[in-house]
Amino acid sequence: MSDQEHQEERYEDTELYRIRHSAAHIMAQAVVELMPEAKYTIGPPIENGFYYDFDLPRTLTPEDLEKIEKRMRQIIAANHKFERKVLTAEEARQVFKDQPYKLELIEGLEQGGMDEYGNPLETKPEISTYTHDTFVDLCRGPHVESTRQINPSAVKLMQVAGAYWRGDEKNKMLQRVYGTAWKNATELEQYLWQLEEAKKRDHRKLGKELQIFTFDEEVGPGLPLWLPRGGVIIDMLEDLARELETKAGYDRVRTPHLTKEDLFIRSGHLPYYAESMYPPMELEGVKYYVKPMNCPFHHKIFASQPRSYRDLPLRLAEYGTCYRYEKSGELMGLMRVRSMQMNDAHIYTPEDLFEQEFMAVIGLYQQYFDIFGIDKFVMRLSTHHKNGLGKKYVDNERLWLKTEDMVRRAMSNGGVPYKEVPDEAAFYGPKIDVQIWSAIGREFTLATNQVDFAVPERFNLTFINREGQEETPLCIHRAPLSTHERMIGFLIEHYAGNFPVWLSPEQVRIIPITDGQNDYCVSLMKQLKDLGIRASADLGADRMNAKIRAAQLFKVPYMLVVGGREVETGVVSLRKRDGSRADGMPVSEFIALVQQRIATRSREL
RNA sequence: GCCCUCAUAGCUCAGUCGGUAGAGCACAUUCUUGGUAAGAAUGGGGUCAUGGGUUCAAAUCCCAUUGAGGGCUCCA
Repeated sequence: MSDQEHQEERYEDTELYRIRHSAAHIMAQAVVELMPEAKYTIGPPIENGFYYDFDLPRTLTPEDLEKIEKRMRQIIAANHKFERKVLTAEEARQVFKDQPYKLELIEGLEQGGMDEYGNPLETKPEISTYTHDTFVDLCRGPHVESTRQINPSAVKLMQVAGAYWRGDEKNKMLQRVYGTAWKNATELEQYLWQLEEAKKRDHRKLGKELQIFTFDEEVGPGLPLWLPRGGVIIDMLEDLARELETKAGYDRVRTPHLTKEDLFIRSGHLPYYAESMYPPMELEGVKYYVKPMNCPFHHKIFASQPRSYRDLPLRLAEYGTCYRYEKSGELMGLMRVRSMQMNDAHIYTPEDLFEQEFMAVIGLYQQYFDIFGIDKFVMRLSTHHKNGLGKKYVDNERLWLKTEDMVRRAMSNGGVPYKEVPDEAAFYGPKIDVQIWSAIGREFTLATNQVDFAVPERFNLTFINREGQEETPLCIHRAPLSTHERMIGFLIEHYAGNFPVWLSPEQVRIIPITDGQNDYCVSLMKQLKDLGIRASADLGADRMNAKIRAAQLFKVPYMLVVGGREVETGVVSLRKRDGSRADGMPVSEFIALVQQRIATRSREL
């Protein structure tokens, strides 16, 4: 994996990077010209474009963006050179004496401590500026040599957004202008076209069109309502999970949505994560909380009887519904919601079986990914950071290091490629997220897998080991199918609404050519339904062509067109969602086809 | 939570300069009985998100609230 990375040119070294970086400077010049009081901060290239953050006396309007963009083209056309200059901190302070944010950056550079985001740097950097036309910016580069190397018809400003100075919500909110820049107009158009295509596949749009879920203002933000078609998809996912988990030795349990405060004090959720929980309700002087996680309940089930090493690993699984108070601005379709049903399980294992159990979970992920046709994924191992001990993280550095090491060892022994992300662990242990991408390039963190060395102890969970002594088990939290919400949001985009047959809410739609075949269609539908196939018959007043179109738009995998000929000979004319046709197919043959697709959870039509 | 943008029929959207609403699809009825992505006619359907304000007059202008979207922050 690392070999590949070295072969690919780093983004920082590409021409596009220099173009975008330079476009950001040019944009800053245009903004400063428009509002001379502007304080400018940082403006890096990003994936597909660039941004620049400003502190401005007033809000930028869409009309301002047009003006800025126009002015940018003029600056580009004037062909100004980008000139680099190295200077001392004192000189730099002189140049940027009216730019408080730049002064703060210089401070950081001078101490050799911080980059523009306030993160520590390893080596003390040089202080340099880049100047083009009238605009001087504190910048390490690199840039194009002159503005003409930017294609003015391949640059476009996209939107204004808020962003905190140095990404810290305690700091001032700045105005961030996003732009995109490419080598030529064709590339820009291609990019804009991709954005349009992405919108068509967006799960929020398709979810509404295909009647999978809805939100209602009166129910509340982030609280999805699953429509009957969504309900079918949920049932199918649960069947799948039940099937594979049963084979893998899981036991299914069920737990309440509510619990007394005491449970979450013991688990550590209240001290660490009260902010993300719905506030308590008080009954007879006792506080109750709706659960943000299922684990404390499972721990109690573990504790409900004495455990022997012979009982372990104990794997408790539940599709438990949790509630988390996500901040209002963080909600997004099905991807970030406030009520979610998790494909949850907790595996209690002695330390010596950890690696085996951990790898079994990874194996389960891979089985799911095969079924859904997910071939690109990255395992991210999130570890703790010393500074967070006792705050974000349980204060036991020895166990942190030990567990993180166990996970690393398990993954490298098992040949699982992963990348490490420091300081993003769960409060009770290292976390392994599986990151995947939907067909429209949206990044999803779906599956998650956490190793908990802390909470079992808080719950006094023990088992009697071979030596007859009490021992505390490790707990693996895992959710390969994530939550129904996020998983189905992903699947909608992954399949663009064209669900494989086994997942399709409606598998077969029977379409009569005239109403003379209605009775036959109804009995055919009943026959299919009796076999557990999700079939419907469209007996409306529309013409056959319109019915086919409707079924097609609804992305029903199989349409059975039935006219006089079919009724007489007991066959159907099969039209698949992809437009292919098989006329004169015996009903039994069609049934065999559907049943095969369903039984094997085939991705084929 | 913060910044910006948006909210008109079930859906997608139009509505000019402030003069109390329109289209297509969907739905219902009727005609049509048809061979693989829209047959036709007629009809019903809107306190223009909610609450205030300005005005002779508000979908339109202003304020607040609610919800959504794009970001930031956060994401057990």
